[in-house]
Amino acid sequence: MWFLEPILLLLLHHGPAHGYILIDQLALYELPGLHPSIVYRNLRNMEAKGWVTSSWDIGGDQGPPRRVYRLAPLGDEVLRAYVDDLEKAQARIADLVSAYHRHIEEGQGEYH
Amino acid sequence: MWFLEPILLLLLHHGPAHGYILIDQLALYELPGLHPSIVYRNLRNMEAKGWVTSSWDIGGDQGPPRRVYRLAPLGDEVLRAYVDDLEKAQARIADLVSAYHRHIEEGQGEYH
DNA sequence: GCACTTATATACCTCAAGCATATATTGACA
DNA sequence: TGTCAATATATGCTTGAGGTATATAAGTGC
Repeated sequence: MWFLEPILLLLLHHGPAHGYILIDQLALYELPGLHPSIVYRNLRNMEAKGWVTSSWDIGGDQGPPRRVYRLAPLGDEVLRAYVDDLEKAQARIADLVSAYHRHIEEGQGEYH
Repeated sequence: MWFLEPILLLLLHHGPAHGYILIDQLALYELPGLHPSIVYRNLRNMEAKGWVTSSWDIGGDQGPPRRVYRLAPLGDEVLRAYVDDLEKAQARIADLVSAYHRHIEEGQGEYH
């Protein structure tokens, strides 16, 4: 999931949230069906790297206590770097896609 | 390297080539410094999956025989599917990037 | 024959994805 | 009050790919 970490950082850039909410919101970025354990593990890893911090939300309505994640200053920088990289990746993808279509139109495919 | 396979397929869509040439051409797509063994292993994997075929080029100028890779029909389909996926990925990246910039301009960051 | 260059392949380690499963807490309900 | 379901998070295990170093093969020139 080369796309998971930047999305999580972006969602947390919006404000603190706990894992379950983040998992729901991932669907908005066309990352559905992602197993919860993957998201939780990524969040813990991001905390270990100092990108986010977490604390227990004890006043829970129902269910067990929830861990609330917040963006750390380092995570803010990482997010910015991610956005830069993604913009470059976008340009590379555009190159590849247009090269492919150009080549198809010129009828030069079929090199089998 | 989520980007390596589609690039290799695209380069082979251009015509047959052996690994060493492909490694050089990868630099054009901003994938420099990639260790040759990674490219060779990917090519063998792609052959195992039936995306490309290979044969020995024995009339070599100097050095050992070179393996020439050709795009297989299946690889042609895979490339098309890759291009579709990359176009979708492009849209997702655009969403994320614009959401980030919008959020920054609204001055709503700094949720530490 | 020895070193050098070219070209490809293998060995080994680490790490993350993917999947299943475990754990903890609360509410509902008989 | 004991049990079941729902909520929320965490862990174990297997597989596969990336990264680095190193090995192998073949020709050239001295």
